[in-house]
Amino acid sequence: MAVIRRLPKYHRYLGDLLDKDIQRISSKELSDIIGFTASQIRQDLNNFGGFGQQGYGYNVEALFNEIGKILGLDREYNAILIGAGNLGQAIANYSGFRKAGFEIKALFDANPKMIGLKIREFEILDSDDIENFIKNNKIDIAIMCIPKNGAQELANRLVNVGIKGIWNFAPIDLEVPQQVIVENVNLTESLFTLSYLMKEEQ
Amino acid sequence: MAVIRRLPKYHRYLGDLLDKDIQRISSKELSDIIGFTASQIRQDLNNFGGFGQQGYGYNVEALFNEIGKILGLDREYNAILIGAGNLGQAIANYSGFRKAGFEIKALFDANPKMIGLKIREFEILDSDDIENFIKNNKIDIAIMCIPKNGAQELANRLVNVGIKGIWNFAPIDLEVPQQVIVENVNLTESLFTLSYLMKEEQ
DNA sequence: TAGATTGTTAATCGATTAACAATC
DNA sequence: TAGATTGTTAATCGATTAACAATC
Repeated sequence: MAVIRRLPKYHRYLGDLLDKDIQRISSKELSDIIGFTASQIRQDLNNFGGFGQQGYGYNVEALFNEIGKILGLDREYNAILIGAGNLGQAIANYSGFRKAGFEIKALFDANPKMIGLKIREFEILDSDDIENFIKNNKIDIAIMCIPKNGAQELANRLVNVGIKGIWNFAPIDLEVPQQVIVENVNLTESLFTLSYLMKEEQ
Repeated sequence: MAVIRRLPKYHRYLGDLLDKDIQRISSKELSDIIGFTASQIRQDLNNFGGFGQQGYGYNVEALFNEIGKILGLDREYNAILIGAGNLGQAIANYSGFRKAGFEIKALFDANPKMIGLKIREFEILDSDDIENFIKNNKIDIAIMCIPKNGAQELANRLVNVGIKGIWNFAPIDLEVPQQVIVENVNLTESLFTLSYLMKEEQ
């Protein structure tokens, strides 16, 4: 799991190198820019395959693509976003996710004042229609940008119609069957960690 | 560091227990709701002090307060937020941070179209004025909600006027002197991890 | 007092780093 | 071929779990 959390970072740095037209890189060079030890980089990559070549290093483009595949970025994902507040809109508006293959197909909100409003190309739909939409549109991922209250109930509904993954921004640990993947983004926990580390500095 | 990342979660669960007027809890009971082993909970807490009592367990309120202190939540922090787009506005509008002692004192943006607009109680200020504002308002934390481009330059400016902590939402690893604390929130890395784990399930 | 539960030590497990033979 | 650098094994380090004496 520690390795997995590093994979997106490898992917990002390799993408940067690709943008700079750099074609090969050694674990030592990558270590200098990414900050992990060269040994760890070689170990990490070798968990998934022998992508390098002795005496040469790694081909940047090939490695970028391999890591993309490992991360599951070689396919497209259909997503819906529930909770069209500021945070939800920020995520819906961010073009980077679509470029990476994650397409938000609809926005939902429970607030009658929000329903019908247009955000980018999307009209905000009624949360009551989530189940039907998921069934009819092959939705893989639900992005939950709602408050803590009601989050577990919503998760239950999503699970019931066969959602495979939940990207959860609500500050609660959702209980779902083990085959459903939940990835949490907890901003409060992140901020509190910052606060702890700032204290340590004194 | 592994322990530190768990502290905010202890804090959150203890807050929930407090809301339910639960006064005492054993490591075993906490284990059942939080999902860490009872042994790990006792180890974690003992890193910071003997907060429990044999035969009784832990006093929920006392432990909540102790962990709050450890996290540095027993004081107030002044923050500014740079980049008043959707994400920036979402963070500025979230009342939970203020309740925890993190007060956003001003919003900044580099886009002339944004400058002068009102978000909640705040008028969006010109990014050029960041340095003066930090100096005159005892700002501890800068929240960076800007794109990758320009993020390092902004960080340099913040460091130059003595910022102590940066909560960074830009998808880049900032280089700062070691006494400056950076906490990153990288949404793309989180999403890619979800995608990886969904693939694993197949 | 007896029962419960911590604090803490020891054992285990997993992750990181070091080292180097293999090989391009 | 010689030099460079990987893949991989072994050593180290740190984190988690188990066990139990201390004690409320």
